[in-house]
Amino acid sequence: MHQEHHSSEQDLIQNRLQKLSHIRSRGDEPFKHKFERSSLIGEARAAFEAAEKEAADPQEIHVEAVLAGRMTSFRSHGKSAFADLRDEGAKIQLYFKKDALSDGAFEALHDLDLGDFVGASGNVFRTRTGEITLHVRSYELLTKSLRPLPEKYHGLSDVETRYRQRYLDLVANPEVKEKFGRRIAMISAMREHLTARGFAEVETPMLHPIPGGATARPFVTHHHSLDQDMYLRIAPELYLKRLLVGGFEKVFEINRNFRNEGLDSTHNPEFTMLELYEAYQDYLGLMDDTEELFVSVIQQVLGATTLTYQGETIEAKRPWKRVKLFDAIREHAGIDLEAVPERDTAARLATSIGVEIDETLGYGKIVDTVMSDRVVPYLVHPTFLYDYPVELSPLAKKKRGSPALVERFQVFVGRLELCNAFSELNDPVDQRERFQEQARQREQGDEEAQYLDEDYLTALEVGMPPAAGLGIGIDRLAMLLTDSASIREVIFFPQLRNL
RNA sequence: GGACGGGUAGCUCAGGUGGUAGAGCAUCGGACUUUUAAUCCGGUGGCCGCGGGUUCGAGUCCCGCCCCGUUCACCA
Repeated sequence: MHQEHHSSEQDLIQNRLQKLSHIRSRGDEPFKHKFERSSLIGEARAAFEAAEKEAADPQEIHVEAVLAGRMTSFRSHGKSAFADLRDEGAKIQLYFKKDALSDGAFEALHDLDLGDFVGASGNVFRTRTGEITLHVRSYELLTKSLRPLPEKYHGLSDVETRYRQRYLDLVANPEVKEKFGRRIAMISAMREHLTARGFAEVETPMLHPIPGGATARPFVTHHHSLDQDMYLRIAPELYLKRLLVGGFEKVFEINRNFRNEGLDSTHNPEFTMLELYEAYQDYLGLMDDTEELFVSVIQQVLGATTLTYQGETIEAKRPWKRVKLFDAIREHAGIDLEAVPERDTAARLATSIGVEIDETLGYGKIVDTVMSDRVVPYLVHPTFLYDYPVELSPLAKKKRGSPALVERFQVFVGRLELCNAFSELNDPVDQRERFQEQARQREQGDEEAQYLDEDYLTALEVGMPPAAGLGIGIDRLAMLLTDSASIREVIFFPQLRNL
């Protein structure tokens, strides 16, 4: 036997359901199919302001509008009432006056609730307190809302509810919608930038028979009719490069990657990457293009190249600083890891400056650890680090004249790693050796070491033109451009534990 | 996984040393025909995250668990 307990939330819902049946009993439909608006609220406001400028006498202004939106506030004054109506772009006040409405319409306002979608027509005017207002002649309920919205003044601040019920967050907190609007503008600016430069946007598989293109643990799933395990992709890289083999010269993809790793303020298990590949280009040329892309997007989204991130001012004007990785380590950590390419000596050197080095770390990962601990914390203003040790980058081409290095760079802004790029390895013999080295690391227990992809090697044997490739973490860039401390603030529905 | 902070009405939050659970907003009733965090009067609304324990008595003390956040570690 379940005990019946009355929560007040249920009472609030019951109350709205009663209004709903009351509306139906008058023959009205509380969930309409369609509503013809004359304009958006923002457009109506603009039209009114324009008319105001032209008219000598406010009495001459006649701006009619039929508007729709969600009712977010209601102030009743006896025989008149005010409400706020919000559509996607703007808000306008509604003014209901008993005399100006048809019989019974004013009384029927009683069946409306905050959160209802309403359509209203009338003429626009300005109240004596200066608020642009629609003087309503007729209105109709478009959708009944059955649950109460968060409070109007404080909004919704409970972080968990904000993430789990993002729709409430978006309704209650206007700045949240602005933040996502900025992310949307950013992605759109990137598309335009690349499309204008002759890049083709393509789509490659999300389900991979062999996970590749990055060092990360994949999610595993199973295809039933093929009776075959599949992996959610950790990167599109190997497929995009197959397209270069096939004759595409400039391609990019903006899509989701999935990595089965820990989640924190900069990692979500599924995240969005831009990857692009350009034939006949190398990493130095791509560095210029990357800088141009970033600055153009920042300029377009923010209208400036100066930005504030977590209390620090960042100057993103070109040119951006470029430092060789080993020079940056010399500068900030005070040790020369380039001079000691041998694993144990490098480990001792790193330990000598207080960086903890695990027994199992190889040379490449030692360099990576020192970089993360001792260099990245200084990288507030945009900085390119380039020329990485070959061990860390099994898909990158070796640097001309320096076989211990690869032609690779990363960009850091606000201490966030924003991208990773390199001259693409297209020598199938070298690539096979690198895969075999990864396989050895896997045998030694490195779950993230890359798999050998025989079909990819076949493609390289057919021949891939010289090329450079770039990957940008879209969510990280969105964090930077929206001054967000957590990646969850720029992902509509971030991953949370099931309740 | 460790440490710290949090979980009380639909929302935002109070609740010294244990003693019948509060406010504002929302909601319901009343007044008000240019208000805007409208105002004024009155009312409803609570498995105090979940489960044990101590106690005459637990929102409060003890133990375990769940969820969220911050941070460290792990992982890259």
